[in-house]
Amino acid sequence: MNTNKRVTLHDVARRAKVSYQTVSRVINDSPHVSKTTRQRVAQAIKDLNYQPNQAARSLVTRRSHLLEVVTFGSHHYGPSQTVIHVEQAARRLGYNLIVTHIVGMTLQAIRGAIDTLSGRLVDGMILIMPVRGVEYEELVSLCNGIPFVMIDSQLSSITPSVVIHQTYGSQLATQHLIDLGHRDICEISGPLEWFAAVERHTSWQATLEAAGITPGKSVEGDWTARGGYDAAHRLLNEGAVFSGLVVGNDQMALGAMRALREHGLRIPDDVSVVGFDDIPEAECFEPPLTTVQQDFDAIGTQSVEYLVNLIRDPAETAYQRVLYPSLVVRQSTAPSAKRQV
Amino acid sequence: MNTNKRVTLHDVARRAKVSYQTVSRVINDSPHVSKTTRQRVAQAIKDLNYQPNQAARSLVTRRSHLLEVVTFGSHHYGPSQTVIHVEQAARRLGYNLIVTHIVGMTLQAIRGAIDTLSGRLVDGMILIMPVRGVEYEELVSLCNGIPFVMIDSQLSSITPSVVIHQTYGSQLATQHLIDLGHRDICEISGPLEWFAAVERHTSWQATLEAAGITPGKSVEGDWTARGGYDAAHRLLNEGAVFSGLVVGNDQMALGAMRALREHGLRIPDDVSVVGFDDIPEAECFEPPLTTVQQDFDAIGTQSVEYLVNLIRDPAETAYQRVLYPSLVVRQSTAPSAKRQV
DNA sequence: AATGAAATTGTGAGCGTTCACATGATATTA
DNA sequence: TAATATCATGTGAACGCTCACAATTTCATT
Repeated sequence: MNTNKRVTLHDVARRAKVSYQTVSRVINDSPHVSKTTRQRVAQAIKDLNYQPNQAARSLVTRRSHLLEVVTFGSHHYGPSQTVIHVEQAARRLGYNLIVTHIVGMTLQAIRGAIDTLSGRLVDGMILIMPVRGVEYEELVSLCNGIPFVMIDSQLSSITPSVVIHQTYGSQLATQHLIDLGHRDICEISGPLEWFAAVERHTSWQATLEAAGITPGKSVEGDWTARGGYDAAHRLLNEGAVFSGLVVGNDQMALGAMRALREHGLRIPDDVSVVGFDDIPEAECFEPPLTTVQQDFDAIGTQSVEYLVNLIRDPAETAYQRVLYPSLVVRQSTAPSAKRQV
Repeated sequence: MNTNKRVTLHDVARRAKVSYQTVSRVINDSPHVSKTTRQRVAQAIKDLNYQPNQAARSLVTRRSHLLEVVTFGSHHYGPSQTVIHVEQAARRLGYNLIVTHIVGMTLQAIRGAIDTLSGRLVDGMILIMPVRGVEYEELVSLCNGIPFVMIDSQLSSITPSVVIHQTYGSQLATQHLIDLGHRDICEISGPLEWFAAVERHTSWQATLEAAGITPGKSVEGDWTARGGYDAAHRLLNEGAVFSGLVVGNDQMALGAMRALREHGLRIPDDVSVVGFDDIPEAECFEPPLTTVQQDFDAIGTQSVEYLVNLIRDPAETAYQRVLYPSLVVRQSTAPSAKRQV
């Protein structure tokens, strides 16, 4: 059965006693095939376990039904979750997904990731570009006409992209603390080369100022628990006094809470903490973490749908899909003690 | 520059004033090209920004330089980390990677994942099959001659695979608790359809018995923090008394520790806890978690290297590469209080 | 200078499909 | 029943490349 030679269109045709073209019609669901021959051919395909040769196919159609996702920061929760959902959405729409992880956000790294595949005739690309480093125009010229959609790029730039409204998310988090009566609110931000980190930071500041509150100190973390731990220590060692803390993501919040406890601060009694992402573990933190939830499933799914539209109609005008996060309140935040005084 | 028509071998040939075959030789690093013509052709390739058409290439060579990884349980730390390293190793060796996530471990799901791609002429596959459900023989027939390597499959089966010696890992964890003087040791295992969960469970039991200790209760979790939380509650509600707890992974350990605290138990004073995986957050748990570290980078890298060998020489005899985990001791484990009495 | 071997370059065919068109079969209408 | 429209099926060419082999050039050797 497992002969060396691959089964081709012609083998199927011979067995079904039709021309190869008719077989081609059957596998492409052409309407111009009678019911009986269609059945006969289907049977032959099944008998021979025939699989159309995609290489031959895409050689003539110039379509590969292959998408590529280039992702930076794949060790982080957001990007890795997004990739999973991108793949699943792609497969639902009949595409397979090539994944490329880049480590440095340099033009060279991206060029490498894209160039290799342009020869593969990928039909489209999804670029998870959460940090600054490469301009949109550079990407356009790199992609060489292949449609692409960006994820996690800068908010409110007119590029084909799907993003989360980080400004809104950070506002939710900060306003939540304000509403609880907190007035001394510090921040541990993500690395400021990340768009999301800057947007959250800026919005934290703006929300406080809009409420007439002077922003507390802000220190920069690296998204990891250890980084959050170190950042919180830095904050406290610098003598910062605060009852509210907005942390750039849940992992850093975990580390920060540990550092706070080491300084004898109780959560939420002494300090209320808010994170970002709502990773599955957040509900089991000590205490369970109030956090800003992001829908990575929606990002992945919508970016693929957008991309597929772009493939079908490349002339479609570029726009940015904006998704809104939501606040999940748990036990790491509580009314300010001062308020009750 | 971005003309509609793609640049072909012939375009380059015309520009370099050589035959198309010579261009082919240059891009395939054939030695039979003089230095001067090679340069001339290289220049033309650069000028025209030529990219060889992979579809045409693989149509004739029957090689795609494409690998596929089929992964189950991609939302979990181990599989997702592994995939990242598989991709990076593959790219280093000149292959691109198609990723397919399957949700149910059924023959049908795997058949779907494999069949779609066999038409793509993938050169090889890596199957992350951490749970029972599909037999090796079935995979062999599904793969239809395409070489494949399994990851996380059953220990000591003679199949081409790369696995972690879970039995050894669990022994490390359990023996560590025994060495600390603990005699009442319970377990929260992973879902028992996972090979790793069964192996760790069996080895936990065996290690205790070898030390002349009657194993405590064992309850089954679902790898999530919430699952560990629930499992620990179940354990305690059933009246289990223990000073040592082996937990199937770090996330469940997080939840379990939370549940233990809710029952007034301090860690490590009252109960010592050991996890598995050493996720980056483990060092910032409350307290920092003692855990069994697994080298997912090595798994990914070695499985790709193995696969590439198999592609070059399909006759190579199948064997199982076994990697050994190591114990990382942190503050969630301490000498048994009883011992000192 | 003639010969041959080695290096370099060129030519024809085919990989397995789809596309555009040509042909054949069947149903519809006058 | 003959003519036409409609549907079903078949044929030749092309997609862009590599393979096997043929032709040409180069250069050392007799």
